[in-house]
Amino acid sequence: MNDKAAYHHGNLRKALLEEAVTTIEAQGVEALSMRQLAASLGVSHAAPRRHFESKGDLLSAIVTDAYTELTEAVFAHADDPALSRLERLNAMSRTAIDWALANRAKFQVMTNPDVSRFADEALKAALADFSAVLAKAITEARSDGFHDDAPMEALFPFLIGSTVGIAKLLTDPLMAGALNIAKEPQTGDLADLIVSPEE
Amino acid sequence: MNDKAAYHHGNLRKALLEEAVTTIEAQGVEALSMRQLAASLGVSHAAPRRHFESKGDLLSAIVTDAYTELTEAVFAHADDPALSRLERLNAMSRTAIDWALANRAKFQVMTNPDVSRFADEALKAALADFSAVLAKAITEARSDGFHDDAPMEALFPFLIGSTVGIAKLLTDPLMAGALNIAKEPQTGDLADLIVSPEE
DNA sequence: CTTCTTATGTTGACACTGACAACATAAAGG
DNA sequence: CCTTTATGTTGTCAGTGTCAACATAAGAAG
Repeated sequence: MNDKAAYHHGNLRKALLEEAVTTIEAQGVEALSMRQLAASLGVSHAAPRRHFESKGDLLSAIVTDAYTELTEAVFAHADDPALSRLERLNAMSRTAIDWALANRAKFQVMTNPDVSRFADEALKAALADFSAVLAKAITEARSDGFHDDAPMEALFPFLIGSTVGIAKLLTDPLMAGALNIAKEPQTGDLADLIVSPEE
Repeated sequence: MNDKAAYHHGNLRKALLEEAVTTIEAQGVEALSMRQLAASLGVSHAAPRRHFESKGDLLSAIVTDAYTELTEAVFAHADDPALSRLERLNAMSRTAIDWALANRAKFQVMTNPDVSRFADEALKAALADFSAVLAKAITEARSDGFHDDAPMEALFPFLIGSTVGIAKLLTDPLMAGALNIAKEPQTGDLADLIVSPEE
């Protein structure tokens, strides 16, 4: 549903999303300006409004796409028959961290509180999908010994929170710098601390 | 160094910081406007500039103060003789999560990537202090069995990342909502998952 | 092909913002 | 008292997000 291949400019919607991510990567979310975005695509300042009603809308769309990508990447390990249930959950956590490191700008927008505030329905749906994939994996791993003594309602925030937080730590230049994370740790080691792959 | 008790308005700097936190709590960081801030304190639009050179400066100051407060709260458990080393680290993690829940607006600004980008020296110093307190506690706990098989450079990001991420999850309305964290888990249970208090 | 409709892009405007410079006044210190 | 410094004000500027009115291209219908 994303390819309205034909319109005056080529495919402005897609171009806007890509250019926005590029800008954010270089200058941060706050520096993103709809007018500059339009200008750098050679289009008038109000053209983006045909595709995104507001700046928040554009950011929401970026995050929705990002969650879809992330869900896909993580889901690839959800049913791997070569892995135990614990190893699957471990792989999912590591994959999520790796994805964040490879897509810093998108991840940065995902964790931006101001975007959360204006989330639209599409974003909430994408997040719900992501959540469902993990909930299943956690439940399965739990029955194989993943903190089976801890209450279930704590397990979910722990797994997602740890994964998100570690990714945030590694991608935030201030934290990574000031906290003296000189040598970037192996993501495998980090995932092992969240979910030990052995029983 | 924070109490320049006498000036025209009373203590504008402090008033600005407090009013800013209040506004952020209600409307988010993006909605914060220097001019509105000035207006709501009954002061001309350029008055804040005598105390904060830019909007980023004000946010930086909020975060610096916040880290100082957080460090103090966490540090209270660093040498508690009634606790084992593992229990201390556990208490520090739980305290940090509790602090974030009790100071949502400040925590939100702390984890805002745009603030990180413009961090000044005072902020970096505050973060370094925070980091030092934790590094010591982690090293001690490790020698008492806290993941002593994992590489040290992974342990640090794991502990801070998990704590920050869980706090973020619980304080972000979008994540907490869409991830179906219906019943807020006990922070104690969460801290136990990060650092088991028993050997 | 012609005509109608819709999708997309443009122009112009508005209120608002952060930032700066020039000026004004209060406070403090000699 | 006078001078200096800290603090606040007024005026201005370029830039922003958003909206409404207009223009044009694309596609569908006849």
